Amino acid sequence: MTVTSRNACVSCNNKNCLINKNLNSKIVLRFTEERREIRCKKGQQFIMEGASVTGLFFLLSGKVKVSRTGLMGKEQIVRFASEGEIIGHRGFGTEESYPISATALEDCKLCYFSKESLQEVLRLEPSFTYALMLFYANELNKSEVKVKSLSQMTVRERVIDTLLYVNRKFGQTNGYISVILSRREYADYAGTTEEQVIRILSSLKKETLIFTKGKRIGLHSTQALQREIDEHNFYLG
DNA sequence: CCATTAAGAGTGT
DNA sequence: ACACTCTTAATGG
Repeated sequence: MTVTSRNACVSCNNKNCLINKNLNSKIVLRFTEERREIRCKKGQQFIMEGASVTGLFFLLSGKVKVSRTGLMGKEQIVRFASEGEIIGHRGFGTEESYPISATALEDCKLCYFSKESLQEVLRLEPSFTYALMLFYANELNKSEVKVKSLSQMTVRERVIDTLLYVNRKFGQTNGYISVILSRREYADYAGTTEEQVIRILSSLKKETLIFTKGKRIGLHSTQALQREIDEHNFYLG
């Protein structure tokens, strides 16, 4: 990991970034001078579960998986992150160690802010604090929806749900989902096993709902896939 | 560039 | 879940 120090927030065009949206504030602007840029290679883990919290990351470019060690050491992928997203935010508040690990799925650039400087700006700038609070509320909602999907959906539905989620998050290039994940990683997100994912993907392929090429997966009809999950939601109310 | 090897996909039991 | 084959990606000369 190489670390450089430079304030590039003013010239940064990442509109998804919470800091970028609040640069009109003088306090936030001064805070951005505390930024450290970190480069991270594919496969590298930059947050380790259980490590003490030193700060928080904003993803400038690249893709990241956020995971947690579940029961019996099985990896559970909590979410994926793309450009502009906050990583490591759950370590704030009363926690003193990160509850999750974060690993680069491809080469990444990360913006890092220390816990101290972040806490200062949160105390001084209510509009920024409010924006972060909205973000937290939204994250909580998403995690509740995920609990529901894990507990009430069938394995097949969870795999479809995972495909749609990853597709929504990263989009497509040449018809294929724009991120390369192993079947194992799909399984770790869907809360199932690699074999189950492989089998369900081959059924979906036979039903011409998806197509694959190596690790790449393309969706023929997101509507048709979505429909299968919607029916489920209908019966649940 | 090609050959060897390692990693991951896919299938049957 | 395990064992196996086949395919693709990574490595090194």
